[in-house]
Amino acid sequence: MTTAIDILNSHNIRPSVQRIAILKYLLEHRIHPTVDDIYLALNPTMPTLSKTTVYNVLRNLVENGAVLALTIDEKNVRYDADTSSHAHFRCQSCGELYDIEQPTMSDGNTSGFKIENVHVYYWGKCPKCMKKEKP
Amino acid sequence: MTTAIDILNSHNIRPSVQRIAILKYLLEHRIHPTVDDIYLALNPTMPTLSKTTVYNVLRNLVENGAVLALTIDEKNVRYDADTSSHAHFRCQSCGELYDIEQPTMSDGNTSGFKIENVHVYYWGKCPKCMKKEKP
DNA sequence: AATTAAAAATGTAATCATTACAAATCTGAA
DNA sequence: TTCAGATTTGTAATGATTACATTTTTAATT
Repeated sequence: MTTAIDILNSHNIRPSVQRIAILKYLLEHRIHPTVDDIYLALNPTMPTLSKTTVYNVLRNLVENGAVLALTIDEKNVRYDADTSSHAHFRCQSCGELYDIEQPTMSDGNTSGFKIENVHVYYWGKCPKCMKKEKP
Repeated sequence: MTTAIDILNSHNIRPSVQRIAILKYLLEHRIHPTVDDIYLALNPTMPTLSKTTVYNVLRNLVENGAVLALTIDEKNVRYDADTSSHAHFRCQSCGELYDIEQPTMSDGNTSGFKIENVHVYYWGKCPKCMKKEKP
């Protein structure tokens, strides 16, 4: 099991108290939280935490590839500590954001573009909302 | 050749002067412009155009499926009148946004999710920037 | 052509996420 | 312990987007 500190070290990020806390939160809450979610969750136990720090830390984590920034929600950027290959699904009824299996893509003609990263975003209706609609 | 008016009609959007102008601009400038790009481009010939109208019209077009809203650029939403199946590529060096062939995806296990829409975003280095770097 | 009600456009003010920046604090090496 | 560099913090600024009230346009009807 990989700890937050391990991840920070392996990405050459100095493990400060704040960085550990934020990454730990992301690792333990796979809900693709927003900056505000993270700040509000940590603030009670870290009263001196600044929202600016949350922004700074997340930018650092994303730039160093330790965390993904998701733009599937037009309002807020969402963050994901799961950097393994997977796609995301957003329900157009309830707004919920789900992890979903990455489709096997036979990269078509990438014609000279050097691809380093892919995000696949799906929209539609989630199982819960489909049930609600039926009866 | 499909005109802006045809597209508006086929999506049940009343073709007002502003809607036609904005959609026409999108059809003729496949540069994935931002709201500001569109406003600044049209303002000289439509001095009474309001930026709020650009926002209103684009929301309407997107909601009715006449135009795509791209969130590949974290700063601004970008708009695309090409609603056919294609992916997008953003160069991490120059920031340019390109159309790129949609990969053929054998949708993996979508396990109960009803998928209505997909966006595929690529990041990497575009051909131009790769050339610049070599010498 | 005049009337009118609904739809659309407009301009201003408000909201809200994000960033800039300068000051305060912390850290780790010497 | 000292000190420079890194990090955090709080406040102010920025900038995209939305809310909203007013004005204008549209299209149908008299």
